Amino acid sequence: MPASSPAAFLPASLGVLAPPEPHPLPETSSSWERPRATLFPSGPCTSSAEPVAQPMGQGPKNPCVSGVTVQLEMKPLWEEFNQLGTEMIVTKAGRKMFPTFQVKILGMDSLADYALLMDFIPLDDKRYRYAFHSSAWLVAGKADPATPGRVHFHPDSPAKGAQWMRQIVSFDKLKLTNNLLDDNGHIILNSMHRYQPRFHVVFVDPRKDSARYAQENFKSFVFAETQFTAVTAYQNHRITQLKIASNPFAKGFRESDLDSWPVAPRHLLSIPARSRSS
Amino acid sequence: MPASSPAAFLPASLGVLAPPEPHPLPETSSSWERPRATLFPSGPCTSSAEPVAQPMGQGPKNPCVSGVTVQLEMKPLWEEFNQLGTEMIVTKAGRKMFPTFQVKILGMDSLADYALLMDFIPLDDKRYRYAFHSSAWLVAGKADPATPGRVHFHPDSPAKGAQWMRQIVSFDKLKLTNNLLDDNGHIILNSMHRYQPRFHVVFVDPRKDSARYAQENFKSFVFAETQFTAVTAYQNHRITQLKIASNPFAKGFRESDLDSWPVAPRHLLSIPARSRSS
DNA sequence: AGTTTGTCACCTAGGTGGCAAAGT
DNA sequence: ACTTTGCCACCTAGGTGACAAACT
Repeated sequence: MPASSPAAFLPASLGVLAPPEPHPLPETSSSWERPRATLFPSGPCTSSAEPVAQPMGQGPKNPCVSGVTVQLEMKPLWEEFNQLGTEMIVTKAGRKMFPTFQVKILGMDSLADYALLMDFIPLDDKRYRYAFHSSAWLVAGKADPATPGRVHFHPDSPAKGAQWMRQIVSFDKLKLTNNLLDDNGHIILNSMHRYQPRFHVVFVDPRKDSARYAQENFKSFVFAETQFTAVTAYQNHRITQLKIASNPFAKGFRESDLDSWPVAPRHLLSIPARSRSS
Repeated sequence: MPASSPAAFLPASLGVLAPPEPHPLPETSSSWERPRATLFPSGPCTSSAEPVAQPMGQGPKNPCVSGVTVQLEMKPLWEEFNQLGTEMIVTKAGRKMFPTFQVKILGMDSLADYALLMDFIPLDDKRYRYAFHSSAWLVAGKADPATPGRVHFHPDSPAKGAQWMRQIVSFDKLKLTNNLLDDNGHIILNSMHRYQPRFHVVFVDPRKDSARYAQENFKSFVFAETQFTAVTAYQNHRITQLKIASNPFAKGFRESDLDSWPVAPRHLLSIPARSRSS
């Protein structure tokens, strides 16, 4: 199943997932849009306890989800970023997150079906800008109109609990975009705004009237250390350096430790022109 | 779900898939081994009719599978290879097939669950060798002991009929190996032997005693134009040339049409030595 | 002035057949 | 004599931040 495709196997189980919105969502109608119902309890995002994440305060749960616990992978790396103020690039085509959101899951019913998904909620209703001279984020006004509230289903959804618990679950297909008209099912965010990723475990209820139990059949998890500011270009140079140091795909930008070679900027060392075909 | 992992969702539904074996399988016990039961009708592989594949002669079927039909994609390419005598490389690490086995599926129940899988049966009990002077395959004796009869589940299995029918189903994760001790769930074949790929559609029966209906819940398809000889190195030079001409990953071996440049063998034109790190 | 976009060099990751060497 | 193996150059495919130009 492709990521973020309409979840035919989840009959309206997710209407309950709509987050507290600082202001109303714009009206759109893509198939990735999140339903508007706001039955979910509002309030600030709970920080996770150690070493296992704490679910958000929620009502009575189906035994298939009530015992589920989740551990964030690469937690030390996330904390290192969070300490500097994590930034995530958003592009028109969609950009992967780094670090990738990955979790280890415990306590599922091995034989039951679950869908796993993520969404992103605004951490506040502010717009920010970065003051380079003071190396600090400043409030730059009220938030821009909220983006369409999409969700990203893990592409392996639905699958048995045994399958999800077998190994680390990685949301490495998830991409972030600032394109409000995005057609690829990517998560749409406002640049220069702060967000909190959320992780949801949904029990796929085999009962005919499963929609009635939607509220009881899912459990949500929030890791405060994964919050970030969406940007179109990195603002904090220390974030850039940590990305380069820790992301294998950015290895090309690493200096060979103390060696000051190459001396000239890389673009002056290589062939400058390239024929523009088609 | 990873390719070829044990199909927990298919309670013994596949014991019926064991093919007619020219001689007994060696006793092994990998989790990818195919059960030995040979309830399946024996006989030569049926050639497919046009334009939709013909299933193998089988007994009464569950309505969920009885109406399923399958079209082979890239049929002209398969036929071009088959005319020359298709060869598929097998390696210790596992090699993808080219062309890739891809099908378009019709007639599933949109709301029912299906698993799709492939296996490979010996076309005869012979071993072959290639006579370069006459450019022909010759019988070189009786077949080597049969390899463990593994199956390859399409990694998206199980999924709804609607999902499978939405677009072309591609078995591009399937790999062939000649390593009898393979640990990666790849399909094990004997080099210099001829094989016939088979494609199976299995309805995932929700009934508790689904094992009793296994025989009725699947439908198998054979495309004669996809048969091939397993090899560790290409024998027929025309097969090599057709692979190079049609596989994008072999583009590096294409000559620029009539241009005779480069004049020297490529390994003489490039830097000969390479530092062997670690 | 601040933010966004498009292009680029430079990586990771992995699929090709060629080829020399090893194996049988 | 025939077959297999391991390594290699050369691709495809796509994920990085840098940077100049464009946008607002």
